[in-house]
Amino acid sequence: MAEVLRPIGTVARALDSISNIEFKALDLNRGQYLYLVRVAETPGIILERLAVIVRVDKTTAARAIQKLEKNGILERRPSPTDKKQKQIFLTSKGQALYPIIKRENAYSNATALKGFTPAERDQLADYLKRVEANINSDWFKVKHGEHRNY
Amino acid sequence: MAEVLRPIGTVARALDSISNIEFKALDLNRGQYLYLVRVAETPGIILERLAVIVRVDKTTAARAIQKLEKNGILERRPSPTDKKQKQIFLTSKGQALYPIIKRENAYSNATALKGFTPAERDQLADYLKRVEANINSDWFKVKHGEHRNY
DNA sequence: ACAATTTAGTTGTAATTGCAACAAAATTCA
DNA sequence: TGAATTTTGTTGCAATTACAACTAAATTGT
Repeated sequence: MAEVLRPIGTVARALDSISNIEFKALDLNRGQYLYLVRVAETPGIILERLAVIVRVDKTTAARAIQKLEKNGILERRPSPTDKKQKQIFLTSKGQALYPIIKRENAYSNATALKGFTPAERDQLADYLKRVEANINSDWFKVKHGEHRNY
Repeated sequence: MAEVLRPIGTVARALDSISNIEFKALDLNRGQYLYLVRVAETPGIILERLAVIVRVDKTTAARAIQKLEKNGILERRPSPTDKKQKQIFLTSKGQALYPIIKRENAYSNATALKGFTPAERDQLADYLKRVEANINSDWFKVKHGEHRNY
């Protein structure tokens, strides 16, 4: 069977590595851009949801958010409806960073897709969406201590 | 333009997370399985090459290899032709782990590709190979301090 | 030949990452 | 209602990760 795990991993590490190096110019540490763009696109999101969509441990997301808050890039406000929850928003400083990150990501995306026809790009995006959906339930299971049988 | 960066990142983190949790049963720490399989497939590989193919910083690979050596999973021998180089090999303990990791990876791969026809699987694998090639030179550049213009 | 550069590996330091274990609020259900 | 469970968030660890800065060996260039 065709092998996709490995190239997905290597491409992801390469792209993440590039972004992390480039965003040091914005005073962003490793991984922080991931959370910043998600908060920009989903203002008011809560930590646990953020961790799930980024697919990272919630304690990892928690500390990244704490750090970004301390650096004035985002802020948290208590949810008006649920006293457990803290809603996350970008500050104006965070808002200013967002388009820069998007531009870099768009450039990397274009580089990754060089030589692809528009139809091929759409098809790859579609395939990846399906892979993501396929792997989701296993990720949840394993993260919650369930055992996979194979 | 179709967006592929993000799903590649989330899928990679999900799969890596699953593997790391499952391989704790083998007394492997985070990331170690990545190096183990590459050494199994390329016995005698040297550190710098290993770091490149896994797409990780060489100091990261160095410490991972040190740890795996200390745990008796692999060993290093001086290269007969180049006194700088140390060739890396699996011990019998490492050899025993390899098929277990491969089985898990094959299962995750099959899960990721559920619902794909054989032709679609091959096509996705082909697309990923092309993406990997596309992003390679940028990764080298940025890792070596060069600047991308965008 | 030999100086300059590249290759290969290491250590120092500072940061992220994530499993456990916990606390508090909300929800479920008997 | 009210006990049990789930949701949401936090710290305590112990580990990886990677940029700098370095050494030593090999290669390149003149």
